[in-house]
Amino acid sequence: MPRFRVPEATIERLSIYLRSIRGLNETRILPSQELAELVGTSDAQVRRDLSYFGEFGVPGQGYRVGKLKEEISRILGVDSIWWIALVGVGNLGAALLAYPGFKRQGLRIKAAFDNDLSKIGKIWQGVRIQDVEKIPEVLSSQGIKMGVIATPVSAAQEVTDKLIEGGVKGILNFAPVRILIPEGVKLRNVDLSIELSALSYFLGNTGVSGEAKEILGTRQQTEQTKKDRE
Amino acid sequence: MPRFRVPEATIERLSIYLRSIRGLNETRILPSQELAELVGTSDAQVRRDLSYFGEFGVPGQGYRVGKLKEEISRILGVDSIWWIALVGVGNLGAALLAYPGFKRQGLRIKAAFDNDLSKIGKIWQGVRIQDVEKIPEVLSSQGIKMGVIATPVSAAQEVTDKLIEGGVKGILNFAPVRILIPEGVKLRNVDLSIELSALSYFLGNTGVSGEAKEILGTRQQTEQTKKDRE
DNA sequence: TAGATTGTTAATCGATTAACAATC
DNA sequence: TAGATTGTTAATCGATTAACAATC
Repeated sequence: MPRFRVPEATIERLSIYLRSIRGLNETRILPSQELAELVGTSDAQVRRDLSYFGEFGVPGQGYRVGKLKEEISRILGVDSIWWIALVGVGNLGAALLAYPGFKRQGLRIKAAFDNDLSKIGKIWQGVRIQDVEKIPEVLSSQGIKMGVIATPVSAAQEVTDKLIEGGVKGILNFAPVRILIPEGVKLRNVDLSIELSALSYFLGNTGVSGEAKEILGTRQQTEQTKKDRE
Repeated sequence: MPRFRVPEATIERLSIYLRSIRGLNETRILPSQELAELVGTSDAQVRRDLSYFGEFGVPGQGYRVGKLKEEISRILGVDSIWWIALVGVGNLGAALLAYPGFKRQGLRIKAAFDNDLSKIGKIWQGVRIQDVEKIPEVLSSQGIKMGVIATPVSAAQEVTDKLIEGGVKGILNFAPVRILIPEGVKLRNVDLSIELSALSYFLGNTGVSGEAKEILGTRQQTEQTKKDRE
């Protein structure tokens, strides 16, 4: 359990640390400096992030990879299996059903829902698509606590309410709309056009066509320069 | 052009402001307070965000919706059309090709690439899929400056290098791996399993199965309580 | 003018970075 | 022990919030 309030950015980095050391030998001892290089941050940041949760390192040596994997997995809760409900099996939803990255983190889409009669009853990726109306009962009976929303904007709030009725405590929302949730439920949003708009901003107004196109200056920032690779 | 250094979070919020006022009457005058409520932030935050780029409001009144749309679109660069190259037309790539949210922001996938011979030459969503080997030449000749990577991890860096060779200045990466880019190129990453891992953390270790499952405490935070809706 | 809300300055809050004593 | 790196404290940096003079 954390000693102090943990920044959300720390949680995201923990996930990246885990991803980065997955392939390494369990017995290897990795200094914060090396882990930092792998993920593109500083050694101080790595130590600070880990120290929220305990003392995992060996002073003078570094962090044992096996121990690190174990501890981070435990902290994030990905050492156990998470059952997930997916709502909306359109193009994006179907892609999420097939997404191979989830399994590795103990994430399993166990129930899928849609309101399209031509889809209901079909089985995709081993998961049977059910009527959205059944969300509350299916989730309650299966104890599913996490939901993913991949519906159109128009259905997102309604579907959210059903997920919460079914006992969901965490929601990942892909619909580009603000959804409201009661206290005690955690929401994360992924909005693809916000991502691309942000890129658009950093590129300056150099898009094609359109009218007056002032260059907004060169604010491009770089994650890491190619030089660092050498 | 911005007066000071603009936080990345401000850019993301601008995009949300724009999304929120899209349906409103152009002549309506919206106080920062009301816009803040729409998007779930504070009035001070709204004014601060906008003030980086000029004085768009009318003291004593608020912000004219039409003016706001115009200015934010211009700031973000979504008043012109952005041509985008998509690399990797698997499940996720195909979903992105079909994604309806892009068009609204002036984002057009104009070229798609894959290395799968059975896909090359086919047309999906009106876009012909071409060989990844052709990325540099196609992008140069068409002047495409933005790329989306939806390939497996194993291909992500190679494909990045080709995009950059073709003159791309902004990349949205869905592959769950760190990719390296030269200075002057802007990268954003969307990692779906990081999103779900973060949810997992906030839910505490209440996933099913697995061994020792300590509850990490109740750190759940809420975007907005349901009460606010009333 | 009186009332309201902007744009901005100053204060606060929170996260990152630097530095170093403690530790293997 | 000498050398190296952790864990943490203090300093810095940056973003958010509060407050209010300027403005319509």
